[in-house]
Amino acid sequence: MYTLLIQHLSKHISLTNEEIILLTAAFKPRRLKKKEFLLHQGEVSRQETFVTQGCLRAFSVNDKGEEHIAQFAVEDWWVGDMYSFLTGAPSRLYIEALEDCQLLQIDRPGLEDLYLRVPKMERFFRIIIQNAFIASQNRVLSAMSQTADERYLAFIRKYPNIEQRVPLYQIAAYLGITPEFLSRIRKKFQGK
Amino acid sequence: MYTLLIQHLSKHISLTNEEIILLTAAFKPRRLKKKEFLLHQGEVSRQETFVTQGCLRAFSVNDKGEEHIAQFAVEDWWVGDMYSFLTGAPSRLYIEALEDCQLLQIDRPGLEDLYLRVPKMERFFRIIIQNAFIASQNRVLSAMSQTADERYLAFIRKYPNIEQRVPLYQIAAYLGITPEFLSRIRKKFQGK
DNA sequence: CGCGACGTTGATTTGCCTCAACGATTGTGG
DNA sequence: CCACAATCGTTGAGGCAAATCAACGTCGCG
Repeated sequence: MYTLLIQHLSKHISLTNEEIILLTAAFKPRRLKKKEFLLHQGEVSRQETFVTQGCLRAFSVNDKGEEHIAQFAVEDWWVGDMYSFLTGAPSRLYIEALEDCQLLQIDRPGLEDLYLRVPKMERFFRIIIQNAFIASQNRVLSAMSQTADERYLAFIRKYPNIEQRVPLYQIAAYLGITPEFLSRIRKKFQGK
Repeated sequence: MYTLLIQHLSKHISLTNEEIILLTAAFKPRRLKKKEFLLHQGEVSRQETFVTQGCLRAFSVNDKGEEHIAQFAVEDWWVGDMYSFLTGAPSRLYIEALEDCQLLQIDRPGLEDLYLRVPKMERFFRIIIQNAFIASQNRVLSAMSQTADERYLAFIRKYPNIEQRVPLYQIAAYLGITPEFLSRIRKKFQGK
């Protein structure tokens, strides 16, 4: 249960056994069933969440009622509205389980306490925030300068196997195109 | 020269006179002439920059040779490749002056030193990073879910008066459309 | 079995691009 | 200070990428 998290952290920082014990105490396990919500738009996000099993989507609904998917999260990814978590502002995202999920969560006091006991975690979360920022910048560029075909191919490279787990119309909502059009693109590329 | 920076900081954190003195010592003034570059793609960004006068653009060039503008920066804004600055990775951006500029800059050692002497600056820069992240997320949504008309109207609300300072084709590169098409949009909305 | 959720396909429309030509400004060197 | 060249913005015609609307097929599931 915690081993995936420890492996994940170890990619960026090195941990002693003692620190691993502190870490496992700081993160609380949680289960979520398919179609349950981790967060609703307008709520304040009180936890950051690491996914150890399952798949979720973070999406917003604009004033025209259209859903746009900010992020898919599968095993070994983080999910949450970081801005809301850090500032206490109401979240602009919904986060919903697309499969039954196993999660590990830490809340704000838990994180502050962890920073005191394992200071290198500050470094880790700064890296996470930076990566989220970069990923977002890259998506701006890709949305502006690539065709739907190119974005689709980049998507299946970034999220391999996710096509088998997530319905097509959700992927379309991530790519910013209609399900019909994604269906045609997929047909064109089937068998690569 | 420094008063704009102090006013800017004071919006987020409160400063004593002593801290203001430390701050003005930490930031170094710099001038840049129109068409000069603050940063080239591939370089490591060694400074974060606050604009006290003038206007710049941060843009990237993709493999098709197209320019895309990540950000305009005018008085009272920050500009730089934060990712490169924080990680030491080569920058993916060019930053170029669109007018003669007056800037205030701080480098990495200067910032670390400032954090020690004025710890509340940590809080300030965390807020700046978060805001940059949020702005980027909003641009993803707007690029995916809005028409060019809507993005144009949102743009002139976000950057009032900038139309008088920046050529149309640069604004088109920011919005992700062709100059010709922006010209038609503008015609449609002239006189609001 | 029958219903709802999901994916596909066709016909049509529209938002935006491309290419090309032409004014209006700006600026620069002689 | 003028002449000429860049630079920039506008306009028109035509084309393509992607949306829309509508119909139908298929599967999983209560």
